[in-house]
Amino acid sequence: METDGPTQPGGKQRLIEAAFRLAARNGNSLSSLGLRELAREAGLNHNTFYRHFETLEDLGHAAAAEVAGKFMAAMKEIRRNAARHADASVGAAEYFLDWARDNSSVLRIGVRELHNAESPMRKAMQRVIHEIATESVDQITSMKLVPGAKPDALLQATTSITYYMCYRALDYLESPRQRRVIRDDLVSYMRAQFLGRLALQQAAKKPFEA
Amino acid sequence: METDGPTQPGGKQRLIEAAFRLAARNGNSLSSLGLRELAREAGLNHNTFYRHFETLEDLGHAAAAEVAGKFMAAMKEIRRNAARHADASVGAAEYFLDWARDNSSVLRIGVRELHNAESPMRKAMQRVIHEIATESVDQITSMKLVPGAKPDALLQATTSITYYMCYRALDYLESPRQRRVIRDDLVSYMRAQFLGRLALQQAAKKPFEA
DNA sequence: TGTACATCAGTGAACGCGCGTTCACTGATGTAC
DNA sequence: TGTACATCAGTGAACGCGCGTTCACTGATGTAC
Repeated sequence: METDGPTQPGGKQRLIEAAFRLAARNGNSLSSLGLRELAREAGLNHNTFYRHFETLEDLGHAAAAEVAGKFMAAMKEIRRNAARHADASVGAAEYFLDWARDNSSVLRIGVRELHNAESPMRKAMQRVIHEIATESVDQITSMKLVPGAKPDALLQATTSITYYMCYRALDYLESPRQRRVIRDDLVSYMRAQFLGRLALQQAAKKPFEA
Repeated sequence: METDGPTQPGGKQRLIEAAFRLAARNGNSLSSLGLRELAREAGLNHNTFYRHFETLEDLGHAAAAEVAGKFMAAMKEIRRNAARHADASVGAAEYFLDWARDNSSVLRIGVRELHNAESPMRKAMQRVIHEIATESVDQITSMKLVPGAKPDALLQATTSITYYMCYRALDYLESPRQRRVIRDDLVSYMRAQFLGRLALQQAAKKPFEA
């Protein structure tokens, strides 16, 4: 029975967190982790695994759900903070990179599984990115941050920006000395996307002008 | 001793190709493949592995070099073909996606290892993408495809385009029914990048105008 | 309030299996003289 | 041209080890009466 107090996590949670640590540390995909390896990392007897999960794939699904949830929650928070920043693009880049630094395992796993066709997490992460992009469009529209842009064009922009932020965050974790460069690169990528999608939209409207 | 005739590949090459097939098929990273598993897939005795490689990591480096070479060669060919196309963006998208379809293992492995911090292939693939982006800038400049763009702005555009083409090609392989949508998405991404980087460059020149 | 029972996380021994590695061997090809 | 030797890809048996899985068990907590 779960309590809502500050008790230490139960076996199930400890196994999921062990999976995050192992997958992020050794660069293996979630599906290549071993049952005994996981239990060892979680400080449990290897058979305790069976008390919480039927199979390793089962744990994979649970981990996918948790990673997806963490991304969604983080992005909601980041968007909220960025809106209060003088420049929303700079704010989004900075808050996202801060989150990436504090949640490097989750980021690394999410991004890696995003490119693994056989991973149960790929579809979950694709959905997450689509949701994040859609919510970003809503915010941009209601705050009138990119006046004149159609929702379609904005969604294409926010989708590619969301992916790009994740990818560059990996470099951010890996190369501490490049952090300022990466932050600035993220900001100019966002601006170029919005300007480019706007320009493309206007070019489509009057295709026979200069 | 190697001959240049159309003989069937030697054990070394067969092991590397077995690694491509297994890694692409099961979605595992190269580093998680087993020695006996590889030899079995290659149709060799498991000990033959040791005749060609010292360790599994050794094979990983050889595979990385081969993947990198295939990407570079493919891109050179794609750029050459795209230049003869009426619209270079459309040509690049189509030839790249054709290559992806015919070399799905190489693409899948290259893209997956690109996000694996511990993989010897990550650095190789990053170099490859940087080279491809640089050569694309040269071509765009000499063909005057984006007049007025500075080399820096072009390199940022071609870099993100190269990444984006690889990512979208994964979707292209996975969702045959979305192929036309993905092709068009690639083309509009390219145009939005060039337009956006140009607009950003002009905005930087005269930052206090409307 | 006390007692009997059910539930459930966690434990430890034992199993068969595939793994990486070592070793001694074969058989073909190339080379020295 | 022939002979002896070196090189090298490939083979098959044997090893110790960690794996996933099964089984019987413990001990704490909750519940029925």
